[in-house]
Amino acid sequence: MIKCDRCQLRRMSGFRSMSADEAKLIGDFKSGEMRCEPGMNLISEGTFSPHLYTVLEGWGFRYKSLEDGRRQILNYLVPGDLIGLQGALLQEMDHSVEALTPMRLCVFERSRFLTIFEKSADLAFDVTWIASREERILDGHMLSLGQRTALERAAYLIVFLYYRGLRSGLLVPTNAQIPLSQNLIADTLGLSLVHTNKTLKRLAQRKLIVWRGRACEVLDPEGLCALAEWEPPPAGPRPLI
Amino acid sequence: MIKCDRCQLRRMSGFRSMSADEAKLIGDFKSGEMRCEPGMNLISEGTFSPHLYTVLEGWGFRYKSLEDGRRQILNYLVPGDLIGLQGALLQEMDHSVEALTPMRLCVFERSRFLTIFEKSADLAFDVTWIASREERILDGHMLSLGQRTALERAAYLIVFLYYRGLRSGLLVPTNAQIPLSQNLIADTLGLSLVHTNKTLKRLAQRKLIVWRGRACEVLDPEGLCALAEWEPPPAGPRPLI
DNA sequence: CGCCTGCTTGAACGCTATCAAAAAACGTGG
DNA sequence: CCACGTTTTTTGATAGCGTTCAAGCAGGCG
Repeated sequence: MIKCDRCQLRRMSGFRSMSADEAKLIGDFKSGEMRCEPGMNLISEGTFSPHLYTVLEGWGFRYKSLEDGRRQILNYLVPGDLIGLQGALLQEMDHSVEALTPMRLCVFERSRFLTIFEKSADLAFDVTWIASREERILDGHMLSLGQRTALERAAYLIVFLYYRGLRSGLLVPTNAQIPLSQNLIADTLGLSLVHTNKTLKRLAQRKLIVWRGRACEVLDPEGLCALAEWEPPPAGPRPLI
Repeated sequence: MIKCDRCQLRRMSGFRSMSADEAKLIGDFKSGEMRCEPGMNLISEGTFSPHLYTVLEGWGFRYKSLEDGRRQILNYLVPGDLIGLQGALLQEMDHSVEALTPMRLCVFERSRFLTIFEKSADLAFDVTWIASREERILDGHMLSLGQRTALERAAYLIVFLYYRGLRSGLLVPTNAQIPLSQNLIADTLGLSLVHTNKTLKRLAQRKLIVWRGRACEVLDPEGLCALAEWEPPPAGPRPLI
């Protein structure tokens, strides 16, 4: 497991190196750390959050809801992700964020956000890079929601999370268990719970995955990729703010 | 119609004001202008584009495809939008961009992109603001694709574009015709062409819209909003890069 | 032990896709 | 202005994927 220290995280997960000045800047920007237990809401749609967060440890997810309760999970959060960037920078959030496993977060003051931009072009660029990558991911999810069949969609989601977990240090190839309930998968894929269950079973019959109560184990990443017509993005260095 | 001059555009569409220094910086960054006719591909998935663009005039759209031809339209482009930010900043594009109407674009050198960040924190912030707003929009689209019914989805898309057009100066309330084919709508909503046609007809029967060959006229924006359980975002000033 | 949450299963219904074809609109050249 | 090919929109019929309804089962926890 990752030791939840910024430097360690940086080394283990392929983050880009950072100068002493930059590290100090971030230190000033940082206002603390916090933990968050599964099921806990970090951010609620419609509220204003004076904080930004960086995920240091654990899984989380972002979602939006309609008034009658229908819920769409937008994306999952892993170490290195910024929370609070997605909704317009200085307005109220238009999505909610919840922890999937115990999380550890680095807390920033949103009001001091502009300082980062004034003091370090590189860090500002990193922030934009992260936002840009999130967009790329959302593009992929939209393609899935709009065009793929239920089976393809499920395969896509699971390999996507598999590689996301590997790259962020949350999973290791020898023991790749993604912490999920089928209810969450249903709300991510835009399918009913019943049909999600039957779809996952079909993936299991093909020996692509195994379901283990509240977790999904990946058996054949390549097979899932082929089924979904998808490839994981190249694993380059990435910034950590 | 908008005169396609940056200052004019700025005044007409509620863009934030910009200092002389910033204007000069953008002038240096800019490498030219171009026009683009309907159906023309500005960017193709999988290629590397040495340019970034700002839309000055006209409608466009971004899309991704699966290998067997299924296509998902991700978002529409209007004046003020940046093109090329979405795919990771310095990698090959993972989506395509096409013009919907004749477009006029401002062309930037991607290689000089970092300069903006070094020279002006405010402009860097603007870029991030734009990326962040795009994410918010994509979140809304995902909610739609995953959770709304066909009728709600169509209503959402149309009011969404209606307000987008108004805010960017492409439409005026007295004559709000959104330039679209039903084929594009189908690929945006993740529905078949046939069913899209029948769904639009239902919206027309409810007197919410009227279809006029290759364009959709909005009759009742509030009615569409109510059907989609959606509200347009507040119309604040926005940056133009 | 009993309750609660999460997973599983079967059957019936219905929304949306697919197939097939025609009508309408559009652009172009004569 | 008309004829023609092409694209776009429209319509009806049939099939199927995914939803909904309704239970039942399994496992964790107080």
